[in-house]
Amino acid sequence: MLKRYDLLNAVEAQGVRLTAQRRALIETIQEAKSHLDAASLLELARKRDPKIDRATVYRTLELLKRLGMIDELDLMHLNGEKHYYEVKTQKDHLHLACFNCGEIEEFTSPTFERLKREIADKNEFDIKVMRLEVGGLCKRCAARKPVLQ
Amino acid sequence: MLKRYDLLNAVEAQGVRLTAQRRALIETIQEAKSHLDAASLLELARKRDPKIDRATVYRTLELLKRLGMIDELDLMHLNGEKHYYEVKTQKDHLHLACFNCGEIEEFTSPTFERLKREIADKNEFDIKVMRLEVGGLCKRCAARKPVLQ
DNA sequence: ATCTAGTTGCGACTCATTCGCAATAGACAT
DNA sequence: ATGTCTATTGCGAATGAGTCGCAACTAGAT
Repeated sequence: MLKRYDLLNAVEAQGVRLTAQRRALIETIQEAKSHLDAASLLELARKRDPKIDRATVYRTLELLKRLGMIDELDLMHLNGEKHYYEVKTQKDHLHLACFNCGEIEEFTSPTFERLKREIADKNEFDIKVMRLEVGGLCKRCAARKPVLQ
Repeated sequence: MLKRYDLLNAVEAQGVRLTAQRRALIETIQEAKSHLDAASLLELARKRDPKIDRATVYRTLELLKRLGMIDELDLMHLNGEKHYYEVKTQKDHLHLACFNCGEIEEFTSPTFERLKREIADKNEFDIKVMRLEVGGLCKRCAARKPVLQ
C-alpha cells in the first residue's frame, strides 16, 4: 500500500476551518478502501455525521483538490461521467481500468517517474497534476475474452 | 505534426454506412486545427451539412471511438466537464494543459513508449487506450506567475 | 425501382455538478 | 463562558453534457 498523507492534520495545518462535515468527509476519504465518487462519499460520510449535504461534498472535494491533497480520477469513465477521488500518495501512480470486469489496478514504475522528469525538463512545464489512465483488458479478462470487437 | 489516419477511408473500409452527416462530421474532425468538443464539432460540421443533430454527433463519436479511430480527451477539465476528440495518431502522445492560459501542448517520447510496453508486460494488461494528461503551468505562465496558491 | 435494416431528428430525460441565498456555527477576542 | 464576525452550510432550483425512445428517413444491396 502506497503511503498517503494524513489529510485531517494537513488541512488543519493550512489554517482551514474544520467543521463537523469536513471532518466526516476527510476521515471517510482517508479510510476508504477503494476509489470513491461524490455520491458514495456522501453516503459513507453520513454514517459519521448524518447532516451533510451533496453540495458540501463537492465544495470539500474542491477545497482538497485546491490544497493538492487529493487527486481526481476519471477511471476511464467505466460507469458514467462521475469522478473518483483518492488521497495523494507520495509517489505518482497510474490506473489500469479493465473494460470488461471494471477492476482497477494501480501501477508505479521508475519509468513513470522518469517520464515525469522528462516532461518537466524538456518542456519547462511546472507539473501540478499528472493523470495517467489506461483502459483495456486485465489479465483474466484477456484470457477469457480474446477478441474485443 | 504527427501522422494521422485517414478517417473517411478507414470508416468506409469497415463497411460502415456512410451518411451525409457522418461524412460532414468525419471531415470536420479530420481537418480540425485544434481539439474539438461535441458542441464545436456540431457547429463546424453544420457548415458542411446544416441538417445535423446533437444526438448524431454523439452517436458518431461513439462509433469512431469503438472503431479505435479517435481518442477521447479530458484535457484536465479546464473548461467544464466536456470531452475533446482527436484523430488517433500513429504514436501515442500526451497532453500538457496549462491551468493559467489554457494552452495544450503535445508531447511524445521514447520513455512514454517504453512505459506502455512495461505496463503491458508486467501486468499482462491488454492496452486499448492510454490517456496521459498533465496539468500545471506552461513555460511562459510559470515565469510570469511564479506562485500558484 | 424496390426493399429494408441501419441511421437520423426530435424532444424529453438523466445524471453529475453548481449556484444563490438565508441560516448556521467555528474560532478568535473579550 | 459569551459575543462577534465571517466562512461554511443546507436547501432547492438551475445548468450542462450526454442519452434515449420512437417515428420518419435513406444508403446501399437486390
